Amino acid sequence: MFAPTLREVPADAEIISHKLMLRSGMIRKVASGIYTYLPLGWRALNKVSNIVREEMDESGAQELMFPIVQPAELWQKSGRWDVYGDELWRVKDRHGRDFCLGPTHEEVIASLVAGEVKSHKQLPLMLYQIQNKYRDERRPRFGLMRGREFVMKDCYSFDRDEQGLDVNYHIMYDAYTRIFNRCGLDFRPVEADNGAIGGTSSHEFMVLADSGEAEILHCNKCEYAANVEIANTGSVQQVSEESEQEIEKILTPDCRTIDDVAAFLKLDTTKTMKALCYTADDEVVIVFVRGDRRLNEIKVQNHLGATTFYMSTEEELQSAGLVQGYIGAVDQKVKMLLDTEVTTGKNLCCGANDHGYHLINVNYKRDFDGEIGNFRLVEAGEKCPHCDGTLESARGVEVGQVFKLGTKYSVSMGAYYLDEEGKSQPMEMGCYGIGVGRTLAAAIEQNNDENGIVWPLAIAPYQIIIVTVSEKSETQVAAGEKLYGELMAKGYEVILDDRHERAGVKFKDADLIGIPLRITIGDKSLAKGELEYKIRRDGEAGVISVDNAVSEIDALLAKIK
RNA sequence: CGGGACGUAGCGCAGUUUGGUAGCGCACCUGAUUUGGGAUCAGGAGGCCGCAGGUUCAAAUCCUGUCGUCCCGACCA
Repeated sequence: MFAPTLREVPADAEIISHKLMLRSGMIRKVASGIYTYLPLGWRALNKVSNIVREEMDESGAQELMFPIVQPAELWQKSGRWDVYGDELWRVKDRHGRDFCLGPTHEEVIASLVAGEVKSHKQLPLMLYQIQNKYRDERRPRFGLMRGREFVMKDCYSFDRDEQGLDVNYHIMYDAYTRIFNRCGLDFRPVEADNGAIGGTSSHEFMVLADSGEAEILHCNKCEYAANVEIANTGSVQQVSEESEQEIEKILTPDCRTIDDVAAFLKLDTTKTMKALCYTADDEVVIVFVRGDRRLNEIKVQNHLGATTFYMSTEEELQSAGLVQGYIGAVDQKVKMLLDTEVTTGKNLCCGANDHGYHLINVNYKRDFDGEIGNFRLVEAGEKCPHCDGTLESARGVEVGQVFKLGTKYSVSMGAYYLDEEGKSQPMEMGCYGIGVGRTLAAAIEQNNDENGIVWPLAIAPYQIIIVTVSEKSETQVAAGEKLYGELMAKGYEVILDDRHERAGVKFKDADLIGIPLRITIGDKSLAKGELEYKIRRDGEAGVISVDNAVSEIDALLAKIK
């Protein structure tokens, strides 16, 4: 067996799942964000894949396999060749023709279905694959959590109408719930942004873990949970009853930040407005949020419907006539977006559009106007948008996401069908992804102790490990091989640790690689006709009889489940 | 991409300040003694000190460049 375990942790691993996968000999790094799965890792990965496969098949989806290498034409047709950015891993063939390594497969599948499906009688249709994806991440991180090459299950649904899409969306939502339950994960579906993939509705499945890259807000009373990127609040902003004061221009030297300004003017930061400038599809816009709040870029981008979106450069600010650090809302010629809170507050402070000066007692409508919206990040402690509960914050690993795509790709790729009246209609698409390797890593994040991995039985690379205390004992060796054969014949996945190592080494490795049930064969108990067992998760230990070993192991495994 | 750090044996590290021809622990090989939670002793093998230039009698060490890796941020369907 090729399972090179490590006593020490490689220096470049930061989070527990990455450390344990390296130490247990599951993975090795080949390049940043690119990993080899060794036999133990590959087995565990396939356990997850097979659970996913079973639930997809059960849901009526059919498995197929798309190529990794995709021609640029497909991506040009959908428009994403130019939009996707540097993350799209572009390659050229020997003739100089453009291709990419698939980061996702909407184009390929929509193109396939466009060519093959012509009638409403062929719908609905759900197709999926489990395959490598490529995204040239700026910063790969945390082992399998964010790689540049990773295994993903992606499923796509095609329906005649929104009602059909809705049905399949819920079928997939339920399948995902079963999948992550079967993998033994503590997870939560949350409302999510649709991002650049487009579409109308989306949920992410988040495995709760401190190492998670995503922040979610969830209600302490009801089921509401959302990615902070799109989270809303029920906290109502009453228009302040304060009477409007006369506007004043004040010299504020060396006040570069909101805190500087607030301190200098002896104002609360809630009485200030901050201006953040973005370039959206080549137009500079200013977004104002209350000084103490954080801007939510995704909400702004979605509001604008912008394809390209980034914080404006200094040159762009200058050519738009904006004075960095002193941008104000009064007499502003550049397009302004106003977060609700800057329209409900009274007598606020903002920049004076003049270097070194701020305005105080600025008021919405009287002094400035603009497009109003919800542009800030909601924070923990605010009210739930659905009930009177309070939002709490948690971190999560996004292991899956379900999207309603609508007709975006069917239209661009030409996936139309003829309805009963012979009328051409674009198909309603949904797409449903699961990061298989990430799910595995997330499972380790949630299932480990100081000795190593503690696999949930369903995704353990092996269910049982048999350890002989001494390979010099012929009776132990014989008993071990006999039990191994019997368990294998029953269909169990078993390791027989017959290395000529001391018992301590074998026990440590068994714990490290996290096998749920350990059977120890030693002379003392063997003489009494007994084998010892130990359950990895809770450490429960005891003996079973040699004669009834297999049936007693059956019972133990049933209990571990 | 901005900021920070690091590349010396399979892994973890020291050595770089002050240039003198590479070391420790674990792992690996041989032997002996051991053998129920990562044994002990003895003997060994293993290094283009990331790479390329430069300075110097002499470079792991100084200089320049370059590649790679990690962390924070930004970014991310």
